[in-house]
Amino acid sequence: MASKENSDRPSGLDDIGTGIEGRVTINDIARLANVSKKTVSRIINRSPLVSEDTRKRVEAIIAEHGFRPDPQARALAFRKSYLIGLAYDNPSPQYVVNIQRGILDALSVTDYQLVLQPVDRTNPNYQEEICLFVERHRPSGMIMPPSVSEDDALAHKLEELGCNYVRIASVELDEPYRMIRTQDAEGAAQAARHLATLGHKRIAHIHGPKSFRSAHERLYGFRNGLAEFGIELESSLTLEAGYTFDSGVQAADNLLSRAKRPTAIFAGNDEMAIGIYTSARKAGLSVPEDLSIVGFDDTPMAARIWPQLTTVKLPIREMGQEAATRLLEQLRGENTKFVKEFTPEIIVRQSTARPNS
Amino acid sequence: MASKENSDRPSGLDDIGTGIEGRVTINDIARLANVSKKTVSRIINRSPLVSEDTRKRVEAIIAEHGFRPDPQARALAFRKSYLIGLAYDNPSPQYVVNIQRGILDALSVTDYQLVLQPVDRTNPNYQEEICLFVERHRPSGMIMPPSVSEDDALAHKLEELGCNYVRIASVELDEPYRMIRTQDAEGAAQAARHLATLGHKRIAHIHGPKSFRSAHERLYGFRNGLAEFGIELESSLTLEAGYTFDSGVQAADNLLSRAKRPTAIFAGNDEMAIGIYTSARKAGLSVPEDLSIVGFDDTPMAARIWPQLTTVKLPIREMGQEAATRLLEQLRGENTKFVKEFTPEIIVRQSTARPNS
DNA sequence: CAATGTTATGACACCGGTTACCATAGGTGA
DNA sequence: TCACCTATGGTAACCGGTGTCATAACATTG
Repeated sequence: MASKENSDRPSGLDDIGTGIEGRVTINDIARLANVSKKTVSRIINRSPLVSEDTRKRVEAIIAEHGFRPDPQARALAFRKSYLIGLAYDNPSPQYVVNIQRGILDALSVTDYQLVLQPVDRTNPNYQEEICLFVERHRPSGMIMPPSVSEDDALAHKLEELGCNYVRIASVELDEPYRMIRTQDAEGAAQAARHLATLGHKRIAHIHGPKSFRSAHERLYGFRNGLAEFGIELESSLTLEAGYTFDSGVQAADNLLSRAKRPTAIFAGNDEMAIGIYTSARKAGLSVPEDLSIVGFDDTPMAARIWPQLTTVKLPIREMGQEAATRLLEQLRGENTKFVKEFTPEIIVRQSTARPNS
Repeated sequence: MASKENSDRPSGLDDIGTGIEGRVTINDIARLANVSKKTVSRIINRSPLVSEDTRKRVEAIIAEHGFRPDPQARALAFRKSYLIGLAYDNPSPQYVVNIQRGILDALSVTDYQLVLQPVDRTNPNYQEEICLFVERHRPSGMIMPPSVSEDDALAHKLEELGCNYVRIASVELDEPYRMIRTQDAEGAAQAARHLATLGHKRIAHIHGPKSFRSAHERLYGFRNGLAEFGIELESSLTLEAGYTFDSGVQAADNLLSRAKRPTAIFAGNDEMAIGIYTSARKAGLSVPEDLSIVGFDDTPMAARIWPQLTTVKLPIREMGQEAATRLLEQLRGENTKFVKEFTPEIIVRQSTARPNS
């Protein structure tokens, strides 16, 4: 049983149950059809250089025996990995799942597969992690949503490694191509216009951490949107928080405890917006009568909480699909200089109203 | 440029940018080190049959040139795919992301990768989809959380295809092994004891759809838990809903409009529990004074909504990790007859109190 | 000291596909 | 009839690793 060389491997990791056993190969088909493997290969790859007769005959045999070319072998021969990596650090499950779905939508009709690489950007050597992943698994391409996408140095490293990529981001990056751009600023401006139109003057903004460039973008857009109505976003009413529920509560506690408290708050994401609900409740304020709230993301929670949250929505799944589609184009060498823009849309629900003060 | 045979391929899909270009191979290392590729292979695979000298020397060269064996080539030679499939239909992003994380935790130290296969169980030929996936990509194993896991016929098909798997489920299945079992019944019983201890008598339950066997399990456990306190779960107070927010609202509307309305409701998941909040608000009832609510899952929303939801929690991420770990054991042929149990835990928050009627 | 076993290494075929190049058969034009 | 082209399909090498088996050098045993 155990030949000498079997002990080449350190422990008794016998390869039982690999899921690849006694399968039909291209050789079997070639033999059964009385043609060379090359001919079978041509048929698999839809080469036109095969006569109609041969093709029909071989295809029948392929179907009869349920032959499917081994993806590993093709990957090796084609020198392609057929793997698409997704490097993400977005803490929102909703976002992650939707991006994944979108990518899978686009990949489902191809031979490509999606491989996940969650990372922790607070880890100082997270770039190493991603590069190691790329070197180890050699994905054909990478898709990076925010905030991983915002790291220009990382993109350069991938470039050096010869790895294609698409970035989903809300800001200008080093390289102005190969990206899915979300107009976060425009979304924030819509929020601003909505609040200004309702008659709010004393308006606050709780934005995300400075390390997320989307936070800048939303702040910028919000400020400009207010400016259209001659309203200045006061710096004392502009607070930084961590895109988390707790940090949102804390920032809102600060704002709502002031003598001249704002009549409306725009939060950089729904998580923090929902934190504001909690803070408002503690302060005895009712939403939207005493305080209007606008979020960003349109998480499912936005429609479930009471009163339902007015928020800004991005088509995450479509964005994932677009990213994957563009990446595939890029892998075919078709189009490497694209920028596809997605514009968010405000969804007005019940958390905003005219100010009563 | 274009040789005759180049036109073998139908269209000009040039293979540019594959992410695999000019890499160092085992042959290069062998040549540089003046050894055979087999010796290099032995070193890569930590075979003990290499002298210390040679090993050191070759390892130095490997490190110097940053050589990493090609996963595709190894997969081909080892006749393993090194792919683990995750077939899921759970609608909760929170659940999906946590399961993924857990699996990735276990897989990160291995050569295996996770491949996603979201499915739609309402699609009549969803089994075909999964089988096609298995035949196409030949994963080494599959992990199936509920409700996919509850499909015994599917498991049999995978068995026939020679595909290993681990199932995560809350119920007895055809095959009593290779599963991560969650004690949903015990979790539901804890919810029952909690409500009974608070003094509730008229208690209702909104359970999930009958097609989810977890729904039965939770109902069963809840009924038994109440029985411990001599309370009968009345069938008129036991409603089926769809595990969704809207269906939860609807079921609660029904319950709360009755003359003798319940003083407490246990929902089969948090989504529906949060639906009850909305219904209660419409009915002018306050939680928990007029109505106690208990959920199941401990989604992030449970801790964010007001008042915070008392719910039953399962360690999803750990379960994913355990599933992957067990699957890897199984692939090594070590242990195919395991059942690992996870017991949920009730997390008491503010949505439950003594009844005031 | 011969017989035997053990260790370290290499040659070679193979995994299941691919491409590069070549060989043939049949049809065409001169 | 001969030279020439095109359609078709075969052979061999290759992708980057692996297993099998042979062998040389050295150690152990009777």
